[in-house]
Amino acid sequence: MDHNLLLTSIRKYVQLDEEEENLLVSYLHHRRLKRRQHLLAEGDVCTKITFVISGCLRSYAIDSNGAEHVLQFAPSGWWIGDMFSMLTGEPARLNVDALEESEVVFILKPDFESLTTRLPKFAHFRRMLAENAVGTYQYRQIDNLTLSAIERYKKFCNTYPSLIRTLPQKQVASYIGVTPEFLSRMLNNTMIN
Amino acid sequence: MDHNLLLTSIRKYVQLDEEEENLLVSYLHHRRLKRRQHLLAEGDVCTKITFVISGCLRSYAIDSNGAEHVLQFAPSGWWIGDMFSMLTGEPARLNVDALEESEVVFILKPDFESLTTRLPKFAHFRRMLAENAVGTYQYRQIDNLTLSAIERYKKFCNTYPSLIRTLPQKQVASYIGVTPEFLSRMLNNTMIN
DNA sequence: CGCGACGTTGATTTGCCTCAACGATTGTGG
DNA sequence: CCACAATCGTTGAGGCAAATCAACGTCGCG
Repeated sequence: MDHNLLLTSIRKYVQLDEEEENLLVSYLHHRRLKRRQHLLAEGDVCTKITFVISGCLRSYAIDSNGAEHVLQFAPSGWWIGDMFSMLTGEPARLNVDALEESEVVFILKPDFESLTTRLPKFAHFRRMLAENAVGTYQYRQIDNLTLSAIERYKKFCNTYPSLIRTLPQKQVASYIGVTPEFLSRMLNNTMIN
Repeated sequence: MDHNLLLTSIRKYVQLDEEEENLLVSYLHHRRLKRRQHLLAEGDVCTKITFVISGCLRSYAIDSNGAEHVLQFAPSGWWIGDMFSMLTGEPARLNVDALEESEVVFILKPDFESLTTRLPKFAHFRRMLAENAVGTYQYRQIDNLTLSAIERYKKFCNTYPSLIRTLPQKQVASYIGVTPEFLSRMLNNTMIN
């Protein structure tokens, strides 16, 4: 099976022995997604946490005009889900879907919880993941408050160079919080420097 | 001493026995802050995590024009710090200071780590705190992408009703990402509804 | 009292959006 | 294999939300 990416990803934080890794793997569900296929829809309760093996997913929300706004991209090796919904059991505000043909594994919430209580090392891993995410979201929030659209775009390019080559401009525009038209203009006019 | 607020706050998540609580308390540092006094300055490494007993702190960043942008308010009962800097040891991008006369306790990073390894229940608490924060930041990011300035203000009022009465308008404006002038206009003109 | 922080209001500017049209590319079904 | 639809990036014209700059009144405080 293709759980190697997940296991090596976890090994960067904690060393599970073989038995523990087997327990973890026994909880995994495998799934293929086609382009535009949804893994979570706004209004549903988020009952799983997903790890991307290949392809690329995104989480996004829809505003009152029907426009999509991307919160996060999850290329291979990343986790994705609606954390608030999963913690509280309330309906999700986020949608999660695939931007291209993708392969994911996911763990259902009850299994995730029992893994956490049975394997202290997994609990540790989970904490590291969450605290890292807090740091990242704090800084992203700051970027959005302090940087102009062009600067946000440049920062995105520096932070996720591989995504720039794969993603449609439209999606990047949505992530940095501008319209596709405006990003296009920025790249053609203003970027002469 | 005044560690009761901290202890009751932790008890909402995990039940520490007396010995464990004593260990925790033995790591606490107590400090009073005057208005405008800093607990962390951009460029320094964040070496502690702070819990607010009374008063109100904030974290903020400064943009290239010298303008301040508030990331978070921390009234009594809240935690505050620069998570990314604390995790990585890199210089902080955030400043933390007191908006009014305040009283805080903090735990130094090494003590925080040893508490976490020695008390599994504390590790659990720490994880809950982080995962909650992730959920909150995800939704705040979505709010900033999908809501207009007026809507963000109303949401702030609903979410933090007590802060509205205490904070200068200026600080709220900075938090929701508009200038003080524009917030003032919104409240006087547009708010006729 | 005088100074600094705050809120307000006016005039002007600007960064970004909206709407609309068009060409290029991709994918898809007949 | 071609025709058509869908998606995407681009460009233009016009509009609006929010910023900027500046001036002024008020309040609390050293």
